[in-house]
Amino acid sequence: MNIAEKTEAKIKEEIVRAVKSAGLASEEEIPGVVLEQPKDKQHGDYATNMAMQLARVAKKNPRQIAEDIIEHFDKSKASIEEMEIAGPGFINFRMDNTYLAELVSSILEEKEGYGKREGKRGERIQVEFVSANPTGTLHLGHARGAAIGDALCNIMDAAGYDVEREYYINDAGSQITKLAYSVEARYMQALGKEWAMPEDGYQGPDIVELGKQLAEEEADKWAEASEQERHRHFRQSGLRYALSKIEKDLSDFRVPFDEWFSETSLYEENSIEAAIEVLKEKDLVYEEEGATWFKTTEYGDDKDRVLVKNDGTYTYLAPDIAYHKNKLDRGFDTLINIWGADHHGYIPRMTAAIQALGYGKDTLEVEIIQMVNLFQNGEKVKMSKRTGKAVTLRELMDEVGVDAMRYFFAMRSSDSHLDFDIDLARSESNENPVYYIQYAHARITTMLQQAKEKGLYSDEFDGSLLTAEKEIDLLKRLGEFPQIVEDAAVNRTPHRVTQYAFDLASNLHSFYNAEKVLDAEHPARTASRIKLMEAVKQTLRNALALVGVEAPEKM
RNA sequence: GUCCCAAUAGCUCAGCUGGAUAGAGCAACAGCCUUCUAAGCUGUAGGUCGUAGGUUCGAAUCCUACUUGGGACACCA
Repeated sequence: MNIAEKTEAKIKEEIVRAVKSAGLASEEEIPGVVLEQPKDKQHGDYATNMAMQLARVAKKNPRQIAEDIIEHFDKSKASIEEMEIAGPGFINFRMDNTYLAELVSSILEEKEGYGKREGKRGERIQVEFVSANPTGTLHLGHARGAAIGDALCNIMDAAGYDVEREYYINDAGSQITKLAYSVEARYMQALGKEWAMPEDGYQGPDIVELGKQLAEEEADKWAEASEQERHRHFRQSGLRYALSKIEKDLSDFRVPFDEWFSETSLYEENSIEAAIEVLKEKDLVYEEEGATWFKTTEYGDDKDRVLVKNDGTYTYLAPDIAYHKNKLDRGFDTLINIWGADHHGYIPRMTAAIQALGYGKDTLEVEIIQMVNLFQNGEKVKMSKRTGKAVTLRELMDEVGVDAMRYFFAMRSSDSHLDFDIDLARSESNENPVYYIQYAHARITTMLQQAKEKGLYSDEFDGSLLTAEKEIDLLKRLGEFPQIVEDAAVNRTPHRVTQYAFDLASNLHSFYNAEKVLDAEHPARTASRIKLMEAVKQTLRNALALVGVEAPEKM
């Protein structure tokens, strides 16, 4: 348990004890203790609504109950300096602040570990995200999914979950066949042959490039090969090419995966038939009009869905069910899928599949990522200037940098649309939250360097010297971090961490302007403040790392 | 027509699973550099939380209906 948690646990424990010894309620009647940090400093460091919650049970008015609780509360057991009743029956706690001093040394001991939960939860979570078709390049929608997915994984990992990141490669469908024919055509054209592109083939310049490359490397050896062999070859080269581009984009975007799962492997292992067989055994499959249907309506879907079309081929749903069965067979407790907003209509049928396979409907969680709108010069940019198509991850990365992109894409709740202002993301000013936060980190670095140069640096630390208002604010903010990580993980809300980094930076700048750290006349206080600065620096780094943003030493 | 998401300050958004006088940033206005990075700080102003009901000690938060915006409703992936 970290310090903030310990402190809160002590207070909660003492509240329960006080309620019991005041005879207000029996053990079972006491509701879960709600302890919150009031927004308004006037209301102290913590507050509880216990008295209001007990109003019905104890049949007394809340203020009277609050008085009883305070009377039986042992302040010394929970580092409380003062308690008071406020409003309709809140009990406000003011801490004696000595507990905050411990925080600095504990952060400096834990280093990268500060904010991370000590033990594991023993819960295995798989997060599948991005999973773009390997037929083209990643665009902005994928980029936001990647940024949020990676941040969520980092955060959940820090909060003690066992997290695995997976990319599902759709390498079996008809779009890959289309890709193969497109590569083939470009290859033939590069050899100077007349060869028409397939209808609605992939027209992008990268395929033209690939065709040329293949023609150079392999000369005309495939022009002579059998159609089947040739097709298989171009399918593979096309796939390998598209995938390697995607991998490169993602790794430059600092988004690693543990597993790249191939759809084709499901066919090779007959997993799709096996999955359908499971549904059949449960009598959830029927034939109609030459097609095979899955009774998703049994689980609340609007209509049943087709698994096998009347031409004998699978719909996308069939391999998807097999894929999710495969995931479940691997023993994950929870599957999290991160999907673009345009896929939200598939949630009911996938949830139906999960239940049909014998798992609870909460086993699958789908996080929907809303769309991104780009803005430049105050106007909405829809199309890429270069390609005339949707703006790619690569283009924006080149334009604004990874840090800005990672931060901006994760800074808003994923279920609200994101307006991405290119000018703001590039601007080196206080309006740009990324620069604002990174600047705080760089500022501290400079102070620490100067402290050493001026011989003011020492390992002495005396928390009782940190009493300025801005120092206390800063300390309290530092203490919140583990709880923020926990909340962000449990609620799947990575934007809380970006928000936190911003708030911490804000406290730092505010402190910086109000108090002087390096002061030769007060060496003891200077030394203690330096330690505080190191703790802030560490916490900023840790928070930024969770969302994939670098913390520069100098700017 | 059905379903999902959103609606909070002029703009972009938070609001921690129901709490006190709803918060930030930008924009506006007024200030702060002979001092550790002004890429910063301080202050002022700005609100019928889309509308109407309901649930209860208490609602931006939960429920219902409606309005507006976006998206989804294939034997396409």
